[in-house]
Amino acid sequence: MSDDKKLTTRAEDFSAWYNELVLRSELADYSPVKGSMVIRPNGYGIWERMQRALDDMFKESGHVNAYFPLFIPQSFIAKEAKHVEGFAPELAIVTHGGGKELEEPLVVRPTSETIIYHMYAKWVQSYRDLPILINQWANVVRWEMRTRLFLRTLEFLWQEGHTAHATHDEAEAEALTILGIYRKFAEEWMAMPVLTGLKSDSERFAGALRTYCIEAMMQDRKALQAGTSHNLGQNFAKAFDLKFQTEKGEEAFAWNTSWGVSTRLVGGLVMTHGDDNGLVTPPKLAPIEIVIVPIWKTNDERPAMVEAAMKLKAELTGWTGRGASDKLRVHVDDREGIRSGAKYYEWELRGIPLRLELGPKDLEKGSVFSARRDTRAKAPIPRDGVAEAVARLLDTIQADMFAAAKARREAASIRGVTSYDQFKEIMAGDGGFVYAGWNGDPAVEARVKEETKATIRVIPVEEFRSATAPAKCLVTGEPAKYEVVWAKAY
RNA sequence: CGGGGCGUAGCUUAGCCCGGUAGAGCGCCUGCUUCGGGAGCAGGAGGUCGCAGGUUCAAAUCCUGUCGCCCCGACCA
Repeated sequence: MSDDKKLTTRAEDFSAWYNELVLRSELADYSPVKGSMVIRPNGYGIWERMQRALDDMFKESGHVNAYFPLFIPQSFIAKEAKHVEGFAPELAIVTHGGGKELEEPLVVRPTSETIIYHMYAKWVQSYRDLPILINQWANVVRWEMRTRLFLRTLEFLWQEGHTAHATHDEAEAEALTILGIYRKFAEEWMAMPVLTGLKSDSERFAGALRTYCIEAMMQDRKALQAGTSHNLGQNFAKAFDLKFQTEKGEEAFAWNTSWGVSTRLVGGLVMTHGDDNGLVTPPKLAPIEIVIVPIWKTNDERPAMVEAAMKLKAELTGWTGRGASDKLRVHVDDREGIRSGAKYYEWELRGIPLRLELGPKDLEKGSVFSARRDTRAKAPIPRDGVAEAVARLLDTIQADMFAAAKARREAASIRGVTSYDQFKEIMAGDGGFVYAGWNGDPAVEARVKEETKATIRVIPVEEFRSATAPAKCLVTGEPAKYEVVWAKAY
């Protein structure tokens, strides 16, 4: 029972806590290439469930999947002025292939707008060819200077949707539809509350007209951009000659959107829900929802207890109360030679939402003993009707995790800040989401960033705005154009 | 790219100042006893001390160079 078995606590050093948790719960490991990482089965399992949930929502809303190549001609990136400006510094470029220098270097995609709209231009002639609603699951490479497991790595996995529409309004509606999907996913699957709204000009995607985002708060009161949805206007259509003939026979450029979320979400999940004992996974995203630990005192007892555990597992996985395609995900830990206490710690580190203990006493009493990961509350559950009770408990855990995360965010949200001095004090101290007025001037934003490291995370949609709108700009005292949310960000 | 730290067994590290047979804890393997919150005992496997030079009778230790990684900052999903 030495201290090296315990994680560094969040209060001691949040950053060290995060790194230790990711490594020790085997979500990921450092790879031999600086800044890139291996996503291990525990982490990939969560990503797979994220993918499935999102993919279902994309398909339900009329999108289809496709795959575009990893390599993009270097000249493509340069075709949209803002885009090249934004991405040039972080490109990985292939100059040689097959032992020869290439005539034109190939960029390893940092994002796929350019190659995709190049292809769309070939595919679209008429308004009848629109809209195109394509998503792809892919890896991208951005040569970041400072990396962090899941949050920022040289290569990461994501989905990127790219759509083309006949009108601005259609594209705008699409961008907002996706924003809604991202929000729903964050809240209902990740149990992670998010603010939705618009990015300021300086935080906007390189080449976009408008960038919408979902913005989450981590337990250290810093913000995490969890997903973005861009209305690209006609910027890329013009750069790639993506034109079509309208109903009236006129030639027009298409309107595009692009949107993405990445494996960064796994990091967001860790920092939203994790505690000093390790990961806490929301049940809906947990590859294993329930771990059964059979308990025995002597070797004589072992076969009977393992058998009872297997029977319990069969009953749980055979239950169809959640629908035939959504069985309870159950694992039995019947390893010998490891004490049950050690198993508890291990499964808690890994964030399994619910543990069921089954020992001779429980058999006798006709119950199983449950331990929630989120609250660590323990209670017996009657063996009769156990599947339904457990499923209900998992729903409760999912809902409670969301409520707890939301309560944390609200506790760290400060509204009605009108003095810049007070703002600086907050940012120098605990930080948090500060709601305040802004005159809309990028220079003000730049100054605040310089002086406090805080940036405008989001210009929130009405739902998240304060009851009374701030009248004045936090910094200049001029009339406020928007209420914005300031925070330090990952 | 600036600042800081670190490279010794799978992991965490002691030893380095002051050169002289490389040690511990965890983990791993075997056996016995254990088993309702991180087990105990006994035995065992595992190391070109990041790499390359140099100094020396002798280098993990001193010197020079080099590579890598982590953390903090500037830049970013």
